[in-house]
Amino acid sequence: MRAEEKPGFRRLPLFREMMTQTFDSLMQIAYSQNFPPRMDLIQQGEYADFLHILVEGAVELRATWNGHESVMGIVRPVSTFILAACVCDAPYLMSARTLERSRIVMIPAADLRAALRRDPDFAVAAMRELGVGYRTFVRHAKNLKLRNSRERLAAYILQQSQLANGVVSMVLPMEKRHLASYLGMTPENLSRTVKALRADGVRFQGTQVIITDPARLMALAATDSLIDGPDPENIAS
Amino acid sequence: MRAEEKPGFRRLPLFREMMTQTFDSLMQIAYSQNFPPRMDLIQQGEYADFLHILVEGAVELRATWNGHESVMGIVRPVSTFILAACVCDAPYLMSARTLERSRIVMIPAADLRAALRRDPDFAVAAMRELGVGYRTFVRHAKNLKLRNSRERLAAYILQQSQLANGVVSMVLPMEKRHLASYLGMTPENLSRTVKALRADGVRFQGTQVIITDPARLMALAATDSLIDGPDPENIAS
DNA sequence: CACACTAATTGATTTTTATCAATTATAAGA
DNA sequence: TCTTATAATTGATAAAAATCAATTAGTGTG
Repeated sequence: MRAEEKPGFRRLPLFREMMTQTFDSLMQIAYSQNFPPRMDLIQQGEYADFLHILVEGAVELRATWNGHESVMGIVRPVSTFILAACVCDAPYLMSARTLERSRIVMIPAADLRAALRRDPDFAVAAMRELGVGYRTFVRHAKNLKLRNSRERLAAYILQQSQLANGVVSMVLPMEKRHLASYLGMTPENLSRTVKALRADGVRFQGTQVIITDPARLMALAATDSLIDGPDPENIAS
Repeated sequence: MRAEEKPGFRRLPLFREMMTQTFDSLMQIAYSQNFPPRMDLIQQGEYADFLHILVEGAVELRATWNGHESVMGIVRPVSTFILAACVCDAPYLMSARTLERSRIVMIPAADLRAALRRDPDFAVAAMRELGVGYRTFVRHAKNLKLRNSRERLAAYILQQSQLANGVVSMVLPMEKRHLASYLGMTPENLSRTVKALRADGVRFQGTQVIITDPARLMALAATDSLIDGPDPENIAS
């Protein structure tokens, strides 16, 4: 754990309000590590030894069953992952691997649980983090069940645009086959859907996406904050 | 809040380890209420005023978008629902309504948050509850993305059988069209899938389900604890 | 019991999505 | 730069699932 990183962590929502003593003792134990791209971090079914906090880079959450595989989510800094497995002391439901070179801080699950029991403010912050994760998956399930694949792709593009302050042009943050899997479709189907969306206000040029008619695209996606987010930031505590 | 109910609550995982003082003050504030079947409790998009704890009966979580609707989950006693919205102070992502006559205890969200901040053991128990909810939705999403509708139905039947200690005969706990929606299919599709499953070891007789060939059904469903549960019970704290 | 109402089923059809096979594009390494 | 490997696209087809329409079954009520 590099000393110069500590002040940055202290400012994260998860650590901001905890007691200095708890924070210092966790920082003593935690260690941060760099991982290369495409590095497996966690296998589904294993037990949680460490809470992972992604500080830099990107991590993909994947699930497999019976020879099938699916991208379940993308984690971006700064967020924890596998917090639920740590708290429940239960096996991971998903595997995790880096997409890019990533910096990850790891806290032993036992120490995490001890700190939670010792420091109510930390516990509340961790709950909020977990609550956000819960809501992310409710949204994912709603998206899958209520929208068809064209609508999901349209909503995804608008969501990405929103995250980048409403730009009309951007590059896809991952390979198309991964995006397809995340959106619950095959690469072939994504490819065709992309072409079909030209009539609805989007053009693709390689990995570049250009929204040519935002209004039209929004009409198709019927963007809804209860599916696409974001949650309102919690100003009050 | 009826006095004779208190000891029962005290034994619930959520309340078992909290301080007596916190428990008593919450019980002072909380009130329990009976609701008739098909009663709307919560509308998606509203803000969380009360944590709901289902003590008796059954509650359905539903989501709507753009004229479409889907059953996202069934809550059975004793569990909380909408804990995440309370903790995050964010709007509900799903609506809730009773399926049967239900007894529900309600705790004002502000008091809940105060109690969490005051009592670390309570916060840890609440986190665990939230963690279970998170994992439920990860499982739901995995089920939708990795299995087709026949496999989902087969897995559902086996799961219900398991919950009832491995019986080979049971009654569906909800209407078929609700089950269809929960499993992400149309009622017509469910009806046909039911018929198709006869070749795989299940018979339906009205609302009665009979597993005629468990091995065969399990081969089809490829039951997996990382999708179908259950989580191992957390004996240790 | 008859009535009305809703749920469930069935058949015919369309739409959506997946699969398979082949080709083209893109990127990384020698 | 050429080579090789992988990703993306395209076309043809099949499978899965949704939709629409009609009928049958089931439920609760007066």
